[in-house]
Amino acid sequence: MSDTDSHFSALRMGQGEMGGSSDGGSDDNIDWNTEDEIEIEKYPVSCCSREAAGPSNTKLFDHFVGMGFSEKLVSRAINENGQENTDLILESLLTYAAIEDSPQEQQIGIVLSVCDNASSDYEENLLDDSSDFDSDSDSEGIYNPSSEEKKMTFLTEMGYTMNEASIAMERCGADASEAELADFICAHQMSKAEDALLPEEKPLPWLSVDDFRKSKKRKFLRYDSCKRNTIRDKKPMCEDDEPIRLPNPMVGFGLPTDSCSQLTHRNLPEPAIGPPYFYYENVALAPKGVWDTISRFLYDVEPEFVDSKYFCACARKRGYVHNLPIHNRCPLRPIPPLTISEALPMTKRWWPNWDTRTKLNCIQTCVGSAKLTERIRKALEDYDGEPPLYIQNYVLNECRKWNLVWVGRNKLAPLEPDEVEMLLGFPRNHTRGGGISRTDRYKSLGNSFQVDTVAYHLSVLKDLYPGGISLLSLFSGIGGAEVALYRLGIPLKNVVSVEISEVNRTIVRCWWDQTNQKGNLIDFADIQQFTAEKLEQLISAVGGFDLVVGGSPCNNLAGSNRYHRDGLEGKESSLFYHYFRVLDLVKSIMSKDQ
DNA sequence: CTTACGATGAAAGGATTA
DNA sequence: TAATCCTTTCATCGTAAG
Repeated sequence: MSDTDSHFSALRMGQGEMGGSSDGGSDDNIDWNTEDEIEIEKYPVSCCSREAAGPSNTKLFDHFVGMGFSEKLVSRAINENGQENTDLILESLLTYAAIEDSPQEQQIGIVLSVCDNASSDYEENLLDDSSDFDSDSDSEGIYNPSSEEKKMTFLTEMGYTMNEASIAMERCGADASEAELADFICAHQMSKAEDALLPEEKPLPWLSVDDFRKSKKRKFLRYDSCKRNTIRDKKPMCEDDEPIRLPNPMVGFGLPTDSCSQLTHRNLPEPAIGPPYFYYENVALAPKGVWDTISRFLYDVEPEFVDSKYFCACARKRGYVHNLPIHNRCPLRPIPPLTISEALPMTKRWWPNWDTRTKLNCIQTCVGSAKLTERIRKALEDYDGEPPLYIQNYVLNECRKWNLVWVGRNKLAPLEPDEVEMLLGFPRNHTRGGGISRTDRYKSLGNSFQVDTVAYHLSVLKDLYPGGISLLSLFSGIGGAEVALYRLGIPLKNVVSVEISEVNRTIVRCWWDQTNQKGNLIDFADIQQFTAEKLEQLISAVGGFDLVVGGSPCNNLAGSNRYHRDGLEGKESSLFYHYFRVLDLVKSIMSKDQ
């Protein structure tokens, strides 16, 4: 591939050239351009000026700086949006950010274009600090007009119409902040268009190049009139952009079992096409708008939603965004038991016929207590045969809530850790020993991949990389991706693993050692400290990554979270942006390197 | 310090019914 | 179509006991 900058973003490296110790790719020749000729689109940077004022909220400030945005932009975004709405701040950063060329600080600028100007030269816009990039004298700039114009521009750039913007400014007064104005419009739209959200049909899981371009324009350049019947999430999503809906049944691009309904081909948006391949995972049932944002960041790739109940005996509804081929997938062998009674034969004997479950619900991080099962036992032992309906309902509700299984007469129990390991496709005792407590095992397992499901998606790599792959594994956890690849028989040449939990790192390290891996495992703790320099060093040492996998924290997305289901901007779940940051760095470095 | 336990609902989607 | 019901959900926090 020619020297291509990442479409979605561009970044400047501190070091000019990277060590050229390798060819930057794998020894296998992967043809990344099988579909179409890749056209390199060059998006110009919108004009920006620098804000002098410093942030007043250092925590918020650090948060965004930690994501990789430059301090200058963060402080400006906070100044303009206030500190309340982190969504707006982030969108501002992403929409208006500019390249900062600061070698010492290794700052990363993320560029999102607001213009579709195919003829303009990207390089022209990569201006140095000394240029009018920082200048306030740029009369065409959108940041130095009067505050009213500024707000108007801001709102229209956010995807609102001029009409909406002016109404909002009228209603909210001259000194309303952009955030307030945006909220006003949002609320207004919500109230007037509550009903019309239901798209006739789920959008196709692929987009043609033209569709993609149009959607880009729609998303970032909307000055045209507002369409009726739209609703916006908190995100400044384009109004006619249909929100992503979950498929029913949740079978992704098709299951191994029914080959007739499988999709074997899709067109990826150009910027999504690798290298590297990437694979991102998170909970399917996230708050509204979250998957739209995730998809938008990950190069507009349509997520694939799959429930692992089609791959094993327990449910696990997850969304996956990846740029892998989807033809010639094959399931991991042996096929695991698909029902509770097959997976846990001992339970069959005690399973009452009024408990009609054949699949377990999602395995979570907490398990039912001994006290609970004792209460249930006492409630049941008063009855000889079938308990009355209300008892049945009580018991069944608890069973479903806590994933209890029958282990004796009137005796229910939560799954044992080794049973969870088996259900999720890990080797027995994968998480056992080495000073790891039972609670930690449940926690780590509950946060993990379902190996068979992931392996099915990754199976296409086997033919592509017969010599093995180099893997960048972010949020590795207990190594679900590594285990999946290993069980697929794909040699692991180099694995760079980033995982915050020491317990999990220990688990992966032990597994690595005891499976006699031939490759190298290098691990890091904190993705926030995983800098561009480190990555560059690794890439030049390892020769590029073939695959970047990661499932970022779901804490603030998961339905079980009563306290901080804050969406993508939540404390832990916002680490998603680091997945994007690192992936985009890899993309950029590798494209430069070629 | 660790571990176990109970209390803490909402949001979203699907299914059913009116 | 709209209202209603039903089900599911990679969790967190404070407390008590060891």
